Amino acid sequence: MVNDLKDILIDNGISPSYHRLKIYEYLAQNKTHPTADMIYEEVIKQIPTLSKTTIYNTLKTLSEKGLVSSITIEDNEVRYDADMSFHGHFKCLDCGILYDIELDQMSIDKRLSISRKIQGHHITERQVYFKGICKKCHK
Amino acid sequence: MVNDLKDILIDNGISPSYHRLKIYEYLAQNKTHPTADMIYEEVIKQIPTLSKTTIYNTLKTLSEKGLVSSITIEDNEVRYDADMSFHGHFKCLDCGILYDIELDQMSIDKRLSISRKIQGHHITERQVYFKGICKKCHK
DNA sequence: TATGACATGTGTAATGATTACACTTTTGTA
DNA sequence: TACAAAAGTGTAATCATTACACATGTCATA
Repeated sequence: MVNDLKDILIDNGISPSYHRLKIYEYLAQNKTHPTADMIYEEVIKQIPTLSKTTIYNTLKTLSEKGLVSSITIEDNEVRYDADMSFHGHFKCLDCGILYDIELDQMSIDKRLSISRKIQGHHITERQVYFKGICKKCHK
Repeated sequence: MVNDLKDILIDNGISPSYHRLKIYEYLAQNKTHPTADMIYEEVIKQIPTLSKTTIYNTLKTLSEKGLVSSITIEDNEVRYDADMSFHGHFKCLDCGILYDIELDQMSIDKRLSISRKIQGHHITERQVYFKGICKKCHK
């Protein structure tokens, strides 16, 4: 598993330092869409000298190379996701959990996920998100 | 025009103070998706004593009452839009302009815009956005 | 018209995620 | 072993937003 991730880093032109590998590994194994701070709090358990700047630097690198997407829904936090398949998100305004939303179920046209252009503009990134109260909190 | 907007405020349970009316008027007449700061810089020309806190308070009120939507695409800025019809946005990473995107053209299923529930969660807000380089900047 | 209570607006200070930057450590190669 | 480049660290700065205490405006009633 870890070796797979290491190869993915190498294949994408990122030298697989221990820090980068652990951060990427955490994101690949936790589908919780953590913030930079959440990642820091967890990964520091394995790397006690870890700096928060390293978290930001690494996330920026992973993001630029297309291995991780940054999800901006609220202006006061960015969430990170190692699942690069096209899907949407639902954020519960009560508990804060970010759920994945399969957009196929919404019959979203394939064009939304694959088109490189829209109204003449060149697309590099796309997001679909919802906010509200989740199933659990609604009771 | 101004009277129409005044009525809209009243109909939505917002007492139409001069400040609120001017801020709402600015948003209704400018389709530029301004930030709080941009609104402040413009409206202060008409109300020299205007405070930025009033901008934030008013935007919060308008947003809560459903007269304005706040668009979060980048984590360091929130844009505001008085056009409450369902549409997407495209942000140019070069010039920063936010374009409206008609989602009908993308054959987005009507369900995306009207459904109240998704995977059991109760939806109160939805956004579709794209990032990239716009037509003008791409040359 | 005066009074008083509540709504609205102001200005400054605090917050907090992110970034800038200078310095330190690690890595890989000769 | 030495050295240059890459990677990581820690502190300080940034900046949009929010908190909060005080000031002003509004409006109903006496």
